Amino acid sequence: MKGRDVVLGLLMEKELSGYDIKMVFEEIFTHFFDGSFGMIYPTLRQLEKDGKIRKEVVMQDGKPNKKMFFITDEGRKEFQQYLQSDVEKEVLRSDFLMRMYFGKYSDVSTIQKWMEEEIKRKEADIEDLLSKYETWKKGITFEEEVSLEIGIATYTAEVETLKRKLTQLKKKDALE
Amino acid sequence: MKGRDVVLGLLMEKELSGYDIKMVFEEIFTHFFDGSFGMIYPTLRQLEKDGKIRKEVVMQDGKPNKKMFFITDEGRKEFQQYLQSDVEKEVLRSDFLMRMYFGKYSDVSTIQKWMEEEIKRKEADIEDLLSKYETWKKGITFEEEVSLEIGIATYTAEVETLKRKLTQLKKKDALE
DNA sequence: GCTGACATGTAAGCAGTTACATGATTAT
DNA sequence: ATAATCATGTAACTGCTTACATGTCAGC
Repeated sequence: MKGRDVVLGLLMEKELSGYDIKMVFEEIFTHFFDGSFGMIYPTLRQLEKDGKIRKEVVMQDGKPNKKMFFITDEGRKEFQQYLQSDVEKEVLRSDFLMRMYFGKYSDVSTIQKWMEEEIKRKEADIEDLLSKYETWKKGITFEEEVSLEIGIATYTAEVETLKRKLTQLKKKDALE
Repeated sequence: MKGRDVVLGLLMEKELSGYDIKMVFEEIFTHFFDGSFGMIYPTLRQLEKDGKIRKEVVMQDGKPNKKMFFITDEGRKEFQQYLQSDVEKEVLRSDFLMRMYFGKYSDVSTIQKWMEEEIKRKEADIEDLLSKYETWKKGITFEEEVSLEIGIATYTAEVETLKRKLTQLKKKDALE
């Protein structure tokens, strides 16, 4: 799965501008995908050159003009090909878990601070996903629901584990 | 957190060869970090050039010679600097969750297959983490325990969610 | 006049990956 | 012989990020 596949996938439903795409990345994909403007605009340009999408300039009032991109039949074909490829293994890169692994080179108060920060980050993520769930509840597809519920469940499990371990750490620290 | 920081971190404890480092990446960091030989060897070369590590060639019998790398005081300093930097937000890139989101462009049997495959992958990951837990139990540090338990808890939560949603999907499918 | 949301883009660089290339040694 | 494990490396490429650059329009 590349940025290109995701951009095509979003255009499958309706035409979007580069800016719109960035908004979707931030609102919906935050917990399992990321993409910057520096990736989006060059990708759109390349897709247009390849005949996978076409452009229409739309005048707006009250806002600057935008360039809307529509997927072509060629583009739909490419997206279907992506869906037929093997599912890639998920990639996680966690600085927090790495620091846990290297914990012996830090002191207990630092470890504790990192764990508390991670709990806060993840609790905020859970809040965010729950509010999305509430907002979309009506129109949501089964599969979108799966992606949301997995996010909520895994973050919740992480927070619970962290809170349990934090209590252990504090007990251990008080004894010494 | 870059590959460079992780390599230095591993050398904090004891000297290792490039090959040894790769083995650690595969055995211990699998679920939150990845690094190839193509990253490891150039990184070691650069670290040596920068005076952060030094090399010693070790003859082995029964095996090819290896180049062992030792961290220097300069190197320890750089690693401590990494530990003092802000914890980076974790990055997840999941092709599986993306396909869930784009589920409406696939059929139910494909979605079901993807979910079943993901359950299998994650169950294998859980088994793997549990066996590591058993193997290391005695010598494990508190922080290593945290990183293992988070892995086990989050994967378990994902598998449970997927199984629940899969049951829902099958019921829904049977009704239609 | 300035801030903030909306909007588009480029260029340089980075942190890797992928594919290739080589070779020792042991076990089958 | 030949596969498997151990071992080291390079070169080309890629898919992005970061920083920069520019501009519109609304509301305060």
